[in-house]
Amino acid sequence: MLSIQQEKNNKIFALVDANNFYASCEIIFNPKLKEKPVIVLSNNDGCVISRSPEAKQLGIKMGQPFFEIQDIVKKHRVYVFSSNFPLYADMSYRFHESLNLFFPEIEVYSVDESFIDLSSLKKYNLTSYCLYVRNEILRWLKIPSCIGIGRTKTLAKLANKYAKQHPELQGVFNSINRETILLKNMPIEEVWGIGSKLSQFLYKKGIHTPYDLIQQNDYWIKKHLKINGLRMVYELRGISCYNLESYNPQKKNTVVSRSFGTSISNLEDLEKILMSFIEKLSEKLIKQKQLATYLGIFIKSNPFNKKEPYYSNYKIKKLETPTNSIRILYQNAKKILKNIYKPEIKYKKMGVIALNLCSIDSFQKDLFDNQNYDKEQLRNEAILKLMHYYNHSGKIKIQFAKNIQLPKNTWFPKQYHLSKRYTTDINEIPIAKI
DNA sequence: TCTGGGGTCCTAGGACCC
DNA sequence: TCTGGGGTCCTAGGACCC
Repeated sequence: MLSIQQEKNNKIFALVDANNFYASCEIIFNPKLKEKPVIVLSNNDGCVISRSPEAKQLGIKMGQPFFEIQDIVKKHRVYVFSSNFPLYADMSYRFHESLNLFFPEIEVYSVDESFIDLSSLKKYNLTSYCLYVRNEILRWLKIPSCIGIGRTKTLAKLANKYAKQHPELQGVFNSINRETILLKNMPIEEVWGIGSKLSQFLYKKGIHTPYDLIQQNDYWIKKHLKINGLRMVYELRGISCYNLESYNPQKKNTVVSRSFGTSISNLEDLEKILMSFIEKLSEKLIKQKQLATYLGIFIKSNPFNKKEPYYSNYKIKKLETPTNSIRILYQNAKKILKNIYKPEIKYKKMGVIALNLCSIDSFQKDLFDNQNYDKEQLRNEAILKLMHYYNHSGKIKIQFAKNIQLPKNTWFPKQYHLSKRYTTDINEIPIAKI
């Protein structure tokens, strides 16, 4: 039997998605960039993660390595920015807060996307209301967006992409009563849940559009696309399997990882970097009020370097007791790293992962030796405060073992094109000239 | 020369126990 | 000594998302 929970009610969902969000954020604070090619780079200035429409027209691809487009950048005077996440996070907050004013219930799905349950607004003209909202957001925040409307979240998402591809719609596509147009005209890889591997597979089977896909029988779909694939197909057929999730779910895992500016082979150097990763990880867990039950480490060499053999390894370890203590996490992390480290490899990336997180509150209730736990907790917070104070004072560095210095700063990610923190740092607020 | 980071969910194989 | 089945936990890894 296929066990899928289906929603029988006639629901209506919308997906609001900002256009080229990061690039749009940069343009807001630099009006002279309007209608110019603008791109935002990933950490390490590695590849392109956001492009203004003008940059797209120059043929710059999403995810393209920056070094490959140097010529285009120079020739067409493309404005280049390193990613400025504090700025984007703040604009993201404003974006979602604005949506909250127009709709009864929203689910913040990502930094620049929200799902909306429109079921209670059925009696209104949803298309014109969404057009109005879209234009108000543009007027207030200067952030362009598109809205897709559909009977399920998957259809709303697809309708949103359709709106993006058809400028004549002015940013809103309502797929209700027009589902066939949507399903027959969008390529299969645009469906939420179909990535590169699945779309390759489906093309080979002669399935090119969502319309082709929903003709297949359920057993074939479950066999090849697994249970989530079947849910996706139900959603494309207009049977809702996913509801709005308006609560804020607890995280299950938390990662800190970075690529190195230059590769590193030496174990001691890796351990020093590991220490700084664990510091960040512990801070994140404390902020989330969570404890890790497992700790994982991964290291990899440069996968693009054809001259050297590629090496990548990942190991996880169960912790004796759930913790967010920087001291205990580091002790375990060092052991795991030794286990997967090979001296002859030039490492390019490392990461630490806290897995199977549980909340501090529920854990403490069950714990017998609460006192010991509290001591470790207090100790940890004191250590972190000290490290934070000194490490950000710029004078000296406090770390765990003796005589540690980070390896010559060589590994620090590159950020040559950073914009200012216009909205989150008082010293960098834009000044209006009168 | 230079190719991101942080998440989720699902599956499968091996170890281990009864 | 050989031959099992079934359940659970652990671990690794793949695919997807933004």
